[in-house]
Amino acid sequence: MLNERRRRVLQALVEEYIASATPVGSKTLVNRYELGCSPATVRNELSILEETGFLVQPHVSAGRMPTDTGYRSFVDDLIEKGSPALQGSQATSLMHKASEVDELMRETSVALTRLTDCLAVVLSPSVSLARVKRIDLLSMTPHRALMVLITESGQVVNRSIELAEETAPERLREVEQALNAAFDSKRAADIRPLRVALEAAHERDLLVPRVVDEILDALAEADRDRLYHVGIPALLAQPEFHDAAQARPLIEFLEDGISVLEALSDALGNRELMVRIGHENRRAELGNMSIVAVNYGVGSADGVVGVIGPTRMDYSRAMAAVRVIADGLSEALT
Amino acid sequence: MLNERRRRVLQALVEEYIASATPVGSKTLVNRYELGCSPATVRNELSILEETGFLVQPHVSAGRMPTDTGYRSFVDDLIEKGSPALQGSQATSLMHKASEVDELMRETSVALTRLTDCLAVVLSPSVSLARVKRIDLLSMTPHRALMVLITESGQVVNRSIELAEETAPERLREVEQALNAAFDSKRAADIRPLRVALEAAHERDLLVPRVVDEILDALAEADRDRLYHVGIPALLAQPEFHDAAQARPLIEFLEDGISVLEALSDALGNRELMVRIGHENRRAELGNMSIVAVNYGVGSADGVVGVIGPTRMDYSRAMAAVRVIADGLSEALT
DNA sequence: GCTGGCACTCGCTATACTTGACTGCCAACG
DNA sequence: CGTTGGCAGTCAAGTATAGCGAGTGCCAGC
Repeated sequence: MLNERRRRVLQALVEEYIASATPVGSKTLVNRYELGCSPATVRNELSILEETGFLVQPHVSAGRMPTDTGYRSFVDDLIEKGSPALQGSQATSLMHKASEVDELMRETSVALTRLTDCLAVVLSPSVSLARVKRIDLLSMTPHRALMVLITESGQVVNRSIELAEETAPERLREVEQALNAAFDSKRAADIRPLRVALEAAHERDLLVPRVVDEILDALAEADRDRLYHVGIPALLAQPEFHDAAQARPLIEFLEDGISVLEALSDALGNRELMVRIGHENRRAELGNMSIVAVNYGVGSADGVVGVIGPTRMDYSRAMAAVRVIADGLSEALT
Repeated sequence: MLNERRRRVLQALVEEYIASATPVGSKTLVNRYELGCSPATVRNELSILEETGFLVQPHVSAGRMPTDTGYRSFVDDLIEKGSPALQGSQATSLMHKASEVDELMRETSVALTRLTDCLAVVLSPSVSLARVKRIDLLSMTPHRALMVLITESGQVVNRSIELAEETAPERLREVEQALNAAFDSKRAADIRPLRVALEAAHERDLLVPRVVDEILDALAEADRDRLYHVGIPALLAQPEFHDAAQARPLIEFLEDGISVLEALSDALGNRELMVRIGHENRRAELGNMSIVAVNYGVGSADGVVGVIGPTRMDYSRAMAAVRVIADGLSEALT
């Protein structure tokens, strides 16, 4: 279907369009790329590429721009031949040592948006999938305790619990022991099924189910808040968003949080780089956006890091940057 | 300086401009507001208001729009006569019971942006200014412990600490006791000065200063992350930001975080509503923006909640909304 | 001091025209 | 048969011009 030259022409056109953001014509291509043929020939190729759905013309007398399929073919070629690795130094120098995981992610994201001029997103590891290391109940006042749950991968979840009746620290200690005995080394997500058994064992104790409920709720909340993003200004700087009306639905989508989480979670547990171009994303808001993302971390403590930008993003750069950053994150987490 | 009618004209013009976002002429004012005089008279008043710096004309044959001073006078009048209170129900119905303080703030902010069509910002109470209730060191692995600091106002700060040598839980307990003895009921900000005394008392112990350092660092970080904001799409919907180039510097400013913190912190500890109009804000990025903010909470556990929008914001609504939300927050925190 | 009226200003919109960057097609060439 | 140069055709974007209308400032009269 795509002979060598045609593929070369497509590649050149995509590169040029990525750089210029304006429809590209045959003359430009011949001038700037070594295609070894005349504009007329290129025109023939272009018209075939258009018929086969890789390119579109905004109007008859304009150059052409890639369709989603056009980008897709371009990206597949990139993946196949292995994109050039980013200078490690370039990226890692942007990632200082951060004292805390949160901070690391933040710095990482900033580095990513700088490198790619796209929006950087990080999905931190799910707490529910990690195994419980220990649970503590710290007394704050007679009527209030702080539950601290630590996972084996070192994540921390805490929750302040209001107690129905005055409760002594010793009493809390008892509950603490019961919880630890029941949940130790279990996946946090398995707490729910284990709950019934635990309640049966402590049937007289109203405090136990209360705390378990709070733990479940805290875990759910922690899992909802896993998303961090930075770089909206970088997006606004892109010509496709010069009109704020274009950007608004997207940013609403971002602030929603939960939807982006969905869009990213497909990359979870997948070692390969995920590239979603335009309408390959299920959400209509992302119709003219692409996502490049990859899993980081290992085992149950894994998350996703990636960038979101216009379909006309620099895929080569984005893929390289995302990979480097993911490697950096994985390393820092072990 | 401003006689009754002139003030009335200014007020009408500001209201009209807030609603329409286009320069307002004498005819419109006479038609829509009960000014009790003819357009010609209004024109005279307008030209005086312009000379005295309350209004500007974008060009000769256009209507007028308020200057920062114009808005200022308008707002001062609002404050003086007491703006109409917002229906409590309207606002509080937007604030469901949230199980955790974080979540409460988030929900609150969403409510605020809905109510005002502005960006909502919340500065949560400073941890450093709160008094230490207890400090716990929870052993995670032989080489790692989790420090959990709880303040009397119920805030929680935690930090995972890498330990130079293998450390038994009993050893951690000792340090824990030393820390609690030294810092109990002290303001977190006073830990730094107390540090010297503590180190003297435990001079052989290298772990103590290490943990104190981490506590200080964790507190500093917690204080940096106090800012939460939501509602960028609402801003982008405002006509002054139809061009994304207008919005970009502002959003960069927002993502910076630290600057907004600065801008808001002037409202800290002040019972009165703070209204900063246009260039009254020190930062150039806020030259065409206004901030309406007020303190919430009590004593050492206080923060700031407010909105940021174009100078052409609906001050009356914004002030009412911010007040209601702040009251709601204060109540929820006690 | 207020008002109606009139002349004037000037941004906005619509229209018409020009320009230039493309393409598609075709005939000729190797 | 693939490639090429050339030519006619298309259409967005830029430029110039004219007319409209919203709004002002000023002035004379009440």
